[in-house]
Amino acid sequence: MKNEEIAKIFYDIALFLQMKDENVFKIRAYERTGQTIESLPTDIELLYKKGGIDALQELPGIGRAIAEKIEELLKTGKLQTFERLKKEIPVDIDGLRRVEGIGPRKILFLYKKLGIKSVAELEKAAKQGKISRLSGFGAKSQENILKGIEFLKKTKGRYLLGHIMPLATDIENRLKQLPFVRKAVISGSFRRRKETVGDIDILAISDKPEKVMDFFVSMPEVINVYGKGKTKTMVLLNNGIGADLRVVPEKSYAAALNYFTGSKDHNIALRRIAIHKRMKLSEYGLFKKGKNISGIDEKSLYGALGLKYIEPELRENAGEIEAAMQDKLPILIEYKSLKGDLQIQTNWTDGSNSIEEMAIAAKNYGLEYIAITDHTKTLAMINGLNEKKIAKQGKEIDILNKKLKGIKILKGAEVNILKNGKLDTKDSCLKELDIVGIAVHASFNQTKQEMTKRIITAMENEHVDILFHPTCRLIGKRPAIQLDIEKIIDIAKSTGTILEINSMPDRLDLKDEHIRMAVKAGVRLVIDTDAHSGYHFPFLELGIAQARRGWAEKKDIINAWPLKTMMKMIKI
DNA sequence: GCCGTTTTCGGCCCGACTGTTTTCAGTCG
Repeated sequence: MKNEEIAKIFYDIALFLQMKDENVFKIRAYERTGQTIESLPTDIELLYKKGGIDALQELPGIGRAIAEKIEELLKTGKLQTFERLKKEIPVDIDGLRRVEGIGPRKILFLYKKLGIKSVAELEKAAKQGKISRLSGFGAKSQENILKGIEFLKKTKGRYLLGHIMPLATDIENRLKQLPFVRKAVISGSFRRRKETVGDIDILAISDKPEKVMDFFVSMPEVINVYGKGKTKTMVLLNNGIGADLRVVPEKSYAAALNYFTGSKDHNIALRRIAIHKRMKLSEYGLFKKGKNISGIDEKSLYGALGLKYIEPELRENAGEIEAAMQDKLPILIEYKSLKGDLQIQTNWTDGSNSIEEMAIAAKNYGLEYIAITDHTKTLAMINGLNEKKIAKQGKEIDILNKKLKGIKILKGAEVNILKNGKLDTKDSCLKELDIVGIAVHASFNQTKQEMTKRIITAMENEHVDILFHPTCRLIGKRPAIQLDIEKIIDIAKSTGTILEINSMPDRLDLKDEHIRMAVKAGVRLVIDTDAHSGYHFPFLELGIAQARRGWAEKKDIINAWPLKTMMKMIKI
């Protein structure tokens, strides 16, 4: 069994225990186990094989009882305790929990009172007005449930880029390594690095298309083959996403790649230019008087159309073609070019790793500096830090900075913005920090006017450097807060506040159009991971993709610069 | 359920906010 499968089981047990109103510390013990296993650098199965149950008990937060449960899972593939709980409360926890405002206690209550087991049943009951009649619920709760379900439906069928990227890239690499495949590249919205993708479109060049297709359908992840031909094969992968493979001859490569990368609007605009120049553009090539003049790659294809090469992330027909005509395309911030990360949580609050472990992971990833920005005191549930603890953490950071070479740790915090715009941490404490980030964590439903005023009030604090995940959206889970983003950008400009591009796969916040607005206004940005584990640093690439889709250049991104330069770019 | 120079039991953690209560339960991350 994989670490993440085992971790998921412990997280699920924690949820069941929450339903049953178990002792909160017992619940936390199970949650902590999930977190520990999830962020383990080695295979837990291997650990167990080497050191047995004793090795499991060596792990932090894992004692006799839980170690025995892990052993049972590794030996039998099942856990009796878990199976019993599932049988006792047979509900779709994952689905129901995704409805905003629905947690474990309500799931159990709804199951007991109305027998609700799934989101579909919940929706039906809400529509029939059954929810509002329950004690503890009311008209507003019922309305919020329906709103939450509506929101879920809208995002159904799309997958987070960050979640499918590892598998998609792996398949791409497997195809590339085949001796009879000359080129293989994922196209579609994946190549444009959209936040979510509907399916994986792969383009390959080969003289032996049948062999490529045979390989493709026999991959272990394939659970269904929708269709298989010489040029196109469509399959369903075991994680629920569809994958299409197209094999084209080399001479069509440039045009095919361009066509399958999209976007549709971008392609239509390109075809119009071709027609204007008495050419014809299709997925087979760019033809002038019947002759394919597309060349060997997309650069030559764009060139033949009289355009500078347009990066995939810009291909939305949102001004990029005009810019390419006038040679005014941005020089986009490059992948792997970040020097630091200014939002990181540690095990002082809800992160999995210590400050030192995070610093070493960051260094190994190639960063030169990081800011530790644990949550502040009003997020009590996750042990948010008060002024005293922040000062104490600062001392630990001083010691680590002396000890560690090649990575500089900055002192920071993710300060909670209260409902009225006040910060929950004293100025005298913030003054001592290198990086003060602020963020909204509650009262997401304020009106646009209230919310904008709230955030502006917070931004106007002289110690504040960065507004973290400005719109607070969780893709597919929670809509963005109501915010006058233009006004926020204005205030960012006048106060020198940096706006964040959060790289977490389900956040990606700011989003592309807001980034573009900020860039245009001359407001600086920072690409952070919001890492809660040392494994999260690769998510920075998603943040860079987001920045690129927002037309951001190196000059716009403060952490693309070395520490000294970066510090000059923030408020003093 | 875990942990231990406070060491085998008692602490771990203790706030804001909503929507529903008429004094509080549940969610948030």
